Amino acid sequence: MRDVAQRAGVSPATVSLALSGNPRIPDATRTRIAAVARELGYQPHAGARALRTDLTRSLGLIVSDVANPFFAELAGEIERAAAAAGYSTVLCNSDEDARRQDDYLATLLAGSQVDAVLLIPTAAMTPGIRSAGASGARLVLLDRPILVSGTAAERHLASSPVVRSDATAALDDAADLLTRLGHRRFGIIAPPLQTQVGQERRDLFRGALVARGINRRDIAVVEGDFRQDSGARAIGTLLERTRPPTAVFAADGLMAIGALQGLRRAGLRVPHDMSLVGFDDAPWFDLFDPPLTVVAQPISTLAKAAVTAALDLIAGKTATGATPPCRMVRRSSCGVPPDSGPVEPDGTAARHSRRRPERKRS
Amino acid sequence: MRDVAQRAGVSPATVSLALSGNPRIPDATRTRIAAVARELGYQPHAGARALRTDLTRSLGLIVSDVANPFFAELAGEIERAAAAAGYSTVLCNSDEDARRQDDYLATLLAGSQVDAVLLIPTAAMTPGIRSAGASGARLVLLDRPILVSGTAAERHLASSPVVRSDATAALDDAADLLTRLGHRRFGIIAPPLQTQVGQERRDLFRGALVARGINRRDIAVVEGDFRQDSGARAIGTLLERTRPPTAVFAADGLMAIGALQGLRRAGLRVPHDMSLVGFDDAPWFDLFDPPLTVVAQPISTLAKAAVTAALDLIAGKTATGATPPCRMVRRSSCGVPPDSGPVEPDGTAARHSRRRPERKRS
DNA sequence: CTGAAAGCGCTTACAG
DNA sequence: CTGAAAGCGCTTACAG
Repeated sequence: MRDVAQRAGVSPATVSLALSGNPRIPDATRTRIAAVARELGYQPHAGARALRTDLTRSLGLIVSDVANPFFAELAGEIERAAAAAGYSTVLCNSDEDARRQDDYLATLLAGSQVDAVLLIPTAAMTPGIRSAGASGARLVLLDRPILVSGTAAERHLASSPVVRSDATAALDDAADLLTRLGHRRFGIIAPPLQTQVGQERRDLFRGALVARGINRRDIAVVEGDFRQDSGARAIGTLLERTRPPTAVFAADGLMAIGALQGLRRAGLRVPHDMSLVGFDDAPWFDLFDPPLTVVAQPISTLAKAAVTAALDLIAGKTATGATPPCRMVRRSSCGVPPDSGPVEPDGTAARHSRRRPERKRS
Repeated sequence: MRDVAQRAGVSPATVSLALSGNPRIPDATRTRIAAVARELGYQPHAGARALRTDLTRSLGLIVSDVANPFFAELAGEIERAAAAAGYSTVLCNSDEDARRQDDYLATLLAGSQVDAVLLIPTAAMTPGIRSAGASGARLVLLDRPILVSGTAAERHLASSPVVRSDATAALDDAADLLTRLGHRRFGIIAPPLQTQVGQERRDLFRGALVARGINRRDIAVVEGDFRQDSGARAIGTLLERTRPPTAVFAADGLMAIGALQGLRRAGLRVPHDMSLVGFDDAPWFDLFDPPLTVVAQPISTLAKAAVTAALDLIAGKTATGATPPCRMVRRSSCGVPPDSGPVEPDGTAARHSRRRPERKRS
């Protein structure tokens, strides 16, 4: 900047003013300075500017697992939306570890490294989230809401915008599809039940089933941990029941993939022996064997809403959250139950085998 | 920091020295200061430190597409390796757009936002890469090498470490497998041929085939653009040939997925009508229909090597690149060619249909 | 053993 | 219309 000032024959202050478009600098001066800056390849030092203005023009994003295709795509869309607004994105990966999440939260916030943090919490309330809230940090809660108590420490947190999808209608569609196909016994592979998403997806789907006359005792809930393996293990647990379900809802993308893997290992065919509904979607979910019926989240809408909320927070405006709806994408992983009669309720493919699942052990 | 100094009854300078573990501060003083710092929840301001030391303890990572599962996983592993060394990672997504890549390069480097940049180039040399090199930036080239000319502007660049996988042996295995199965006509869906990976993967695989007696004219090369769609389109092009290939190698993860999609849309079954070998791997590639045979890159090794190279560069040591080998993962997407005789060369499953592919147009 | 001072590269009241 | 000066929060020679 000093070089630019010298070459343009003005003071550094004028350079700063001119480059920031301050109207008190006449156009002639501004263009001259801009020309010199370009010629010298001047790029302002972001850190110095941040130190002075306390604004970094960057956003922190703490995801719980980048390798999860849903979060990878979400991260990509957020980065895109932020870039469009002139913000860069610092990506942190908590790896579903509450401690790593809290560490990142502290570093990002306390060091003023970013203007706001978009957080996909690993679990329910943690000390790090609580103290971030107490310190008045600009926080956007993404994908997984958090139960906030009314205590003083958590009061501020309660006003943090929450951006997440609403699965109510889509889960209702899924329940409708499966019950129409004739299913009466269900399994739910839920995210950790200590998280609000865990409880919510379970409750929403179970509620939709009960509303259609399914007996609550015929809905088995197995808790997973958002990882692929836990989906496979959950299938094992469900198959060990005296009367195993004929349809499973895996309430997370990676766990749905794991469930498919578990079913295959158990020698069950989908949908002939077991129907499966997953969560989240990716451009290659239709290549699976079988193509997976899913409840898809509106990723791009979520990303834009999250970035907008963060920018509003930074601008000091009241930031509102958003809960755009999910939608069910029907593919061929849902068919009639294996023990159903010969009548096809709605022309589904599942004509082939009717034999009982081969269970590893009974 | 001033508060801590006051409370501990020392000067800010002493706080700085104590907290950075300078040996000239006696242990007693240090522990007292540390206690006060903890009590006050003091976190140093990263930006201010960076301004003074010109070291940010963060790494920039420019990927060409986060939604690509290979890059998502790579980004996750890099973030993990960097975090282990106390570095945070700024993720930028160039979206295979050379201009966006160059913009990011300029912002990250010129503003001293990061200590080094790990770059997955979108294409061959660009103005941004050239000027980054000329300015002596600490740059690690990842996954896709770049042809560097001997000109002065590019001399420094030539010494940037390159971290990438070596597909030679794995592609040789793939060529071996396919020729043994009886294939004689091949298709290659290559990354852009202006990139070095594009040329290299094509040349390596084609070379391995030619070495096994395949006629070079029976190896059709179609250029893709790293995107899923381009894989599907390439299949269309290959099927329009007078004598279409019986085996296709899609030299990138997303393009392989697209190829599978294209084959399905064309009504061809894999491997009965067409064998397919992909590139890259993910924990769910074995759930595809059919499970995909791939050349898998050693992602975690690449990530660690890239971070090590960056840290060496920052430390002023000579940084060396790395080229760990890929390996072929055989699954069921490769079978005998549809026009082969009744003899199975090596007990592969592919027994079913022998009918000619249904071509959209001939 | 510890403190006062300079300075990293900016921005922004304040003065002229 | 433009410049001199202060200060953001640190680190690090330098002095005592």
